[in-house]
Amino acid sequence: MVMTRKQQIEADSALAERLRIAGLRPTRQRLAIAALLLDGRHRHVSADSLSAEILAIGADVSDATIYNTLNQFTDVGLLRRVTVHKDHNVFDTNIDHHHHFYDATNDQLFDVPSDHVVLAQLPNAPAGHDIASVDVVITLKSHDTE
Amino acid sequence: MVMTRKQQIEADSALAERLRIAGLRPTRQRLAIAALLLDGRHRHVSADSLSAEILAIGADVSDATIYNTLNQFTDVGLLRRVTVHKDHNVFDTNIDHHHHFYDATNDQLFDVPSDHVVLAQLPNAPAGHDIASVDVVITLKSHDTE
DNA sequence: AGGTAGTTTAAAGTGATTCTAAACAACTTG
DNA sequence: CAAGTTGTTTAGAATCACTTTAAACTACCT
Repeated sequence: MVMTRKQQIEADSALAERLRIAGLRPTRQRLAIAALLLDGRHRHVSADSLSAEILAIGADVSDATIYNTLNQFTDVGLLRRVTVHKDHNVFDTNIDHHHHFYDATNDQLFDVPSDHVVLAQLPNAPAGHDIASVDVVITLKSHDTE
Repeated sequence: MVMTRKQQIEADSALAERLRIAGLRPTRQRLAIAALLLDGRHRHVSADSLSAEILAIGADVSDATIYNTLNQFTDVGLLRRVTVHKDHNVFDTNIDHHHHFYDATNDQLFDVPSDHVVLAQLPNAPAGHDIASVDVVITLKSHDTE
């Protein structure tokens, strides 16, 4: 008997454990999202694109929960928020330190291989502050091929 | 006879000339905004904070015009847009190349002196693309002073 | 002075996100 | 495992930053 994608997700207790450790109850909705996003692949999603994927696999998760879950996963460090946009949030399943190409023409985000950016010098944090993170965004323009 | 701030702005023909050169008619509204933002000081404004300043000097500029003007000034290179926020746009009156500290605790943005960040190595742009800009945002956390 | 093209505006519209408060489901405890 | 408690989910309303619309206005040219 072949398992549907939905059944596989429900059967995945390793994922459930990961959520529990993060302090989140492994609900059907969070497991569905975790199965899509926390499989080790590196990619960028928005609430909207995630919602479409959820729909495609036949799971049923409300918009509010999509937003809540993306925020919660980010809060506990399972995802990383990338701010390239004020129009919508982008979440990165790669939480290792790395930087981004942002193709402004096509509104697409790519990872920059981590060793291809070298920050030789950083300023000291102002008094009373610590550096929490350093983000480098390299904005691209598409060649016009005329 | 003492001039009000408003009258000073109207009398400022150097500013008017700057706008004209940029291809923008020096209207009362644009002159008021230019007088506040293009005085050589380096600072960061949002539509909201600018609106409050405009109100404070007794000028009268609609919201739509605030937004339009910030976008137009950015388009002609009089301002620079800084993307640090998912909630609203921030505009920088410093258009020289430089980077930013973002104090996430207090939602404040500071310039980083340009020579304090050294990018020793950058990746090549992917095929079909050019690098338009490189932005470094150093996110800060306030010390808890306990 | 008169015309025209560029500007401004209030008000409506948009789109992503958050809030509300009511139904529900996961865990705990008896 | 029944019952309660607390954490979650949800539809729908609300919010917020911003853009659009279309009509009134104004800078500038002739």
